[in-house]
Amino acid sequence: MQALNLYNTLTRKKEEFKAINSPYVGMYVCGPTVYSDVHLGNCRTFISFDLIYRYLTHIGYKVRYVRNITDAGHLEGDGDVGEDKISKKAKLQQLEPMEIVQTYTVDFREVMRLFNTLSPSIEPTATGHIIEQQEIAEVIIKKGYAYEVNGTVYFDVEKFAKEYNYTALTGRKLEELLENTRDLDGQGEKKGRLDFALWIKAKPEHLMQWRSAWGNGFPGWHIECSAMSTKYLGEHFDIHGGGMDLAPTHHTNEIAQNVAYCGKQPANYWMHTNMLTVNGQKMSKSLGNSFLPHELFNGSHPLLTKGYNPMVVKFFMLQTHYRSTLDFSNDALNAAEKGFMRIAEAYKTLKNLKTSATSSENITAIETACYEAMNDDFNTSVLIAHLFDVVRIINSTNDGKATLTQKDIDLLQKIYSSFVFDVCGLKFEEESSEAKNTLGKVVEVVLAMRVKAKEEKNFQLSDEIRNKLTDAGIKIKDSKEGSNWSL
RNA sequence: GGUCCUGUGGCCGAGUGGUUAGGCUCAGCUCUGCAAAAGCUGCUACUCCAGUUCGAACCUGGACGGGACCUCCA
Repeated sequence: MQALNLYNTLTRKKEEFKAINSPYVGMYVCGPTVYSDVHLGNCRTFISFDLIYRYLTHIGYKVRYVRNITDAGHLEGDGDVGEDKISKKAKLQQLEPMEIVQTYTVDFREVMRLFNTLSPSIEPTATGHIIEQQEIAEVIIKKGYAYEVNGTVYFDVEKFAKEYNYTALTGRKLEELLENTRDLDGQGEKKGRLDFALWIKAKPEHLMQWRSAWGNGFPGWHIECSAMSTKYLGEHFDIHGGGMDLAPTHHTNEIAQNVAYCGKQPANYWMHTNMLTVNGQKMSKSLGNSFLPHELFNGSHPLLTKGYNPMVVKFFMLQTHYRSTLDFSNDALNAAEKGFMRIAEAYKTLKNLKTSATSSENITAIETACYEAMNDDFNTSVLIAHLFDVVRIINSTNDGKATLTQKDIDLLQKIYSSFVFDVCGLKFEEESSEAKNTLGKVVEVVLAMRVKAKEEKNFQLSDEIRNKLTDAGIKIKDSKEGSNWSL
């Protein structure tokens, strides 16, 4: 297995990845809350971890990838105030909470399918693990790191922080957190202002509630991840991931819960993906500046001048490293679209390349460089730069300006198959349906007529044919060997 | 206000103490009846100020700008 370096939020540096029980790898990623449509920011995170999952698998690891579905709702406020978001929307629309959850879960999976991401190994739901969450809360109470007030169970952060490093993940100072926590309503029940709920007492009108030792209620925001990661990956596993915005609160609290529960920090490597921005601002549900994926695909959002194929969007995202912010704009998307099309076109050209006895290019070096890029914290920006080298070589060879042996052509094929398809999870438009075959024959007939016109130097007619085909969406490219066409 | 991150060419976006990122755009050339495509060439940057260094866009300090988190969010 080759050496893979990845950036660990816990240590704030790149480290060599060492699996606890190689070749097996356990990876947990915080999934979506299904009370509304997924937006692109969510998608970027899941596309990034899909890439990580794909690459780990590609280099030989057997990965169990767990990504939860949060279907139990989160509170809007802190502590015991606020309302379960899923119940709120349900009441608003007169729907069952699980109906909302179902709608958006299906939608989420459909969007992930369009982005050609692989399904996680396990996709557990919070509502399916209420018992496990209660058990963890019970143990934490027994160990003295949580207390119950009026049917709500709080985690005692100050007590925990005396014995363990509560802010290990972010490196923040506890005193500063205590000083800077904003004043919020409903602090009354909690002993400390940083305390957070493990279990929350439900009001009678709450639609989603479960029986517990502390009365009817529902789980707190962070405990589902502790429960489900422990259940499916054990108390100690390899990689835990999520969006960067989860690190200070959600992941910090999750670590505290796990440590309080079993004395172990759950994951060796904590990986965080950066935010997607629109006009320089974080794309977020609460800011209302998020595009829905389908608005991007069909170009219906006011900020967009046209729609983009999901593969173009994915390629656009992969051009930026996962730990950098990525800003959305039409110009950037258009540039990505052209680049992606070039990579796709070159793949077609590759299949028809002429073989030479010798190669003028070092293809093995490119393959090595691709692995080096990925081994350096999944650097897809650099990987894609190498892929454009591949494109240039293919086109040069096609133009007769470079030569390749069959072995090198096969290697180029392998680079596409490994990196473009397997690792990046990109795919090109399918070409060989029945309809297209028929269309192809028709186009060939028309092109043959155009060749005749050209032979007769009737350029007016040949241009007219080309223009009309262009209007019909068929692009004509003339070359020495004849004319090519594409949709 | 506090903590942290960040500032690269017309645009997007990597990276490194001294060596080409890459893509898109634009201009020129080759090819072509023309066009398109492709190839080649050019436009060659690193917010500002000070310091460390033989040498800094890359290290240090400061200034200014942007962002994230501190409140549910991927």
